[in-house]
Amino acid sequence: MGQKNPRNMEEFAALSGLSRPTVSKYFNNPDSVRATTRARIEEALERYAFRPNVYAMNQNRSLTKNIGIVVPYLADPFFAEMARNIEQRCIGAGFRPTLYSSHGDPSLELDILDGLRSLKPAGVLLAPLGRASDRREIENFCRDVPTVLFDSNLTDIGAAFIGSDNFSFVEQTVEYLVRTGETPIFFEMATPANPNANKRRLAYTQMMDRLGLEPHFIQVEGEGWAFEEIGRKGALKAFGEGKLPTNAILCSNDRLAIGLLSACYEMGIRVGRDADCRLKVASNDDHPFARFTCPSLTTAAHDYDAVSNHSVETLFELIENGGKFVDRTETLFPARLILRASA
Amino acid sequence: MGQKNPRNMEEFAALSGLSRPTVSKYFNNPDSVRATTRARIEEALERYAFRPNVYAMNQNRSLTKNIGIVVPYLADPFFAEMARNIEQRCIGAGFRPTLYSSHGDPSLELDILDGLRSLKPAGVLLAPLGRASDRREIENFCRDVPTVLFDSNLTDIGAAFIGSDNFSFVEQTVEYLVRTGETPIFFEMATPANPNANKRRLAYTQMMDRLGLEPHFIQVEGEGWAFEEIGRKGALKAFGEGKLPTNAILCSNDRLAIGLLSACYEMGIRVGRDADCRLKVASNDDHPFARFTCPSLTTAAHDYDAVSNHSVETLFELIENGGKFVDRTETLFPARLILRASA
DNA sequence: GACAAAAGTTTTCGCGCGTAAATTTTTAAT
DNA sequence: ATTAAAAATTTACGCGCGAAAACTTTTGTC
Repeated sequence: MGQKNPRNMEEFAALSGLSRPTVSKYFNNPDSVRATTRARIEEALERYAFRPNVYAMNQNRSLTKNIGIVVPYLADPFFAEMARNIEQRCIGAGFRPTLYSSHGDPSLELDILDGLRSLKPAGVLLAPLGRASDRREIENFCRDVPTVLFDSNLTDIGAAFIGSDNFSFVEQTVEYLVRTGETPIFFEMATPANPNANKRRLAYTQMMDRLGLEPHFIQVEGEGWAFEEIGRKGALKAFGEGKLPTNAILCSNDRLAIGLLSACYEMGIRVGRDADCRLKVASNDDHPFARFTCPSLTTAAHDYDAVSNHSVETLFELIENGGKFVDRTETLFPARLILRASA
Repeated sequence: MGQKNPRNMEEFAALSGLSRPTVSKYFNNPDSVRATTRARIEEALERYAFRPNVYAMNQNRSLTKNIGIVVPYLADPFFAEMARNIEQRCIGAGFRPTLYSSHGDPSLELDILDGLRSLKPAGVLLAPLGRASDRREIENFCRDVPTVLFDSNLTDIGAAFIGSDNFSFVEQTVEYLVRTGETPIFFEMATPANPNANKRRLAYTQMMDRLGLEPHFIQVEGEGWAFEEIGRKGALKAFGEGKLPTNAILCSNDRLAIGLLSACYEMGIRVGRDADCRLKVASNDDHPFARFTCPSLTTAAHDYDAVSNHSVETLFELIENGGKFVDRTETLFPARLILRASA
C-alpha cells in the first residue's frame, strides 16, 4: 500500500516484471498470453490500481469494443426493459454498451448516430423512430457502421432486423375476442409514428376479412409519443360521440389502451368480462404496466427475451463477420396471449 | 465533391489554409480564434466532412467534455424523464452526456462508476440507489470525479445534493387529506430502498403529531424496485386482513399507489371523493402515469424542471470551479399538490 | 505613425497505446 | 537430446491530437 499506482502501462508492466506490449496483449485478450504470464499480470492488478487509458487504447484501433444502443423513447418502460436486457448481454460478452434515446425527435436520432460514428463502435443496435426517421441518413450510417435494427423495421436498412410478428399479435387478440362472442373495433392513432402500427392495422383488416366480419376503426388524432394521453383524449371523444358499433375494442398498443381505460373509468364505463360490463378491451404489447391497469389488461405479449437476445446475437455475428452479411435477414417472434381481466 | 475527405486534422488544416494547432484551438473553443480564421474553418467544414478523432482529442486532456448521468432504475419513467431533461441541458452547454442505469443493482452501480472513471468525465450527475449503495466506494469515486448527487441523498457524499423536499410533499398531502375530513394511513414498504422513503415516513409522523392525530401505518413486505407489484400484493393482503382504521391512505410514492389502486379495483373497493367511495388515496411524486390510474391520482408533484435544472447548473459551476466546492450544499425543492380524482 | 500590449499562429514535443517485424522462449515430435 | 514449429515476448515506430514556448500579426494608445 506504500507503493504508488502506475501512471501508465509502461510503469505497470515494469511492476509486473514484463514488457509493455505483453501487457497490452493481455488487456486486448487475456487468453493470448501464457497462463504464467497472465497470473503475474493479474497478481499485479490486485496490488496496484491500473486501467489502460481508454482513449489511447482506441486511438489506433479501427474498431473499438463499444456498442451503441439507440431506442426511440426511453420514457416508455418497454424500451427501458429492452435496453436493460441488451446492455447486460453486451457487458457479458466483453463489450461496452452505451444507451441513447431519441426522445421521439428525428433530428436527435441523427445527432446520436453522428456522435456514435465518431466513437468507432464495433456495432450498433438501433430501434428507429419509424415514420419520422430520416431514412436516407440512417441508410448512410448503416453503410459505415455495422448496425442491426430491432423493434421497428426500416425496409432494406441495416444488416438485419429483429422484431415481433405483428400479425401474430393481432391474430391472437382478434381470434380470442371473436371466440368470446365479440366483434372488435380497432382503436389506433390516425397517423401512427411507428411502422408496427401500420402492420397491426393491416393484420386486423385481414383477420376480420378471414373471419367474415366487418372491420371497424376508431382512429384518434394526435402526434408524438404521449400515447396514453392521445388514447385518453381520443377515447373520451369517441365515447362522447355516441354508441359504439360493437362492445369490444382492440387497441393497437398498450399505451393507447392505458389511456383508453382511464377514459372508460372517468366516464363510468365498466370494462371486463363480467355480465355488468359494457365493454371488453384487449391490446398488444404486454407493457410493464399492463397488469396494473383497471381492469388489468388482456394483451398479446412481446417475447422480450427472444427479441433482445436474438438482436444481440445477430449483432455479435455481424461483428465477427466483419460488419457485413451477404443477405439481410428479418426475424419475427410471435406473440403470446396474456389473458387478464379486461377481456 | 470530387475532393477526398481529410483523414486527420493536419490534412484538414492544410485544406483550410491554416496550421493544425490553429484548427485545434478552434475545435476546443471556436471563440479563441479570430473571426476571419473561424470563417475559413467553418467554410472548410461545410465542404469536407471532418470530425476530430475523439480518442486522440481526449488522450492528453485531464478532463474531457463528457458528463456521466447515472440513475438507479431507468424502467421507472420518472428517471427517464429526469434523464431526458438533464441530457438536453448538457448537450446545450456543449457537453457529451452519457446515460447509465444501475437497474437497482448496487454492484452494477459500482461498475458504472468504475467505467465512468476511465472516461475522465468533466463531471457526473449521480442519483444513487440509496440504502443499497456502497457508500464507501461512492465516496471514493466522488473524491476523484466532480460529482453532484440528485434525487437521493447520501449524507456528506458528493460536492452537492439537489432533490425534493420530502417534508413538503407529505406536509401538503397530509394537510389536504385532513382538511377534507380524513385521517390518512401511511402506506409504504417496510424496508424501503430509497432514503426519501424514510424522510417521508418521518414527515408523516411529524405532521400527524402536529395535527394531534394518531399515525397509522401499513408497511408492506418486498424487496427490489418492482414497486407496483409490491404495492398491489401488500394492498391485497392489508385489505384481506380486515377493516382499515380510517378511510384514507397516503402512499409513500406513486408507484406503490399504482399497485394499490389496481388492488382496490380488483377487490371492488371504490376509491375517490364521491359519496359512494369507501376510500381516498393520495400519494407523492406525480409519476408520469399518475394521471392515468383509475381513478386518476391525487399526488404531490416533484418540480422536475427545477431539480434537473439546478442539478445541471450546480454541476457546471462545480466544473468551472475546478471540481471542488468549499461547502457541500443541499438544495431541496418543494412539492406542488396536484388534485385529481382519487382524493 | 510609432510602439507596447494583446491576440493569434507556428514550431516542437510528448502523451499512452496498438501493432508489425525481429527476437527469444516454449512446446512437441523425433 | 535434437530440432523445427509454435507461441510468447521485445524492439521500434507511428497514430492524432493537446499544449507550452517561440514567433508573428493585429489592436489600441498617445
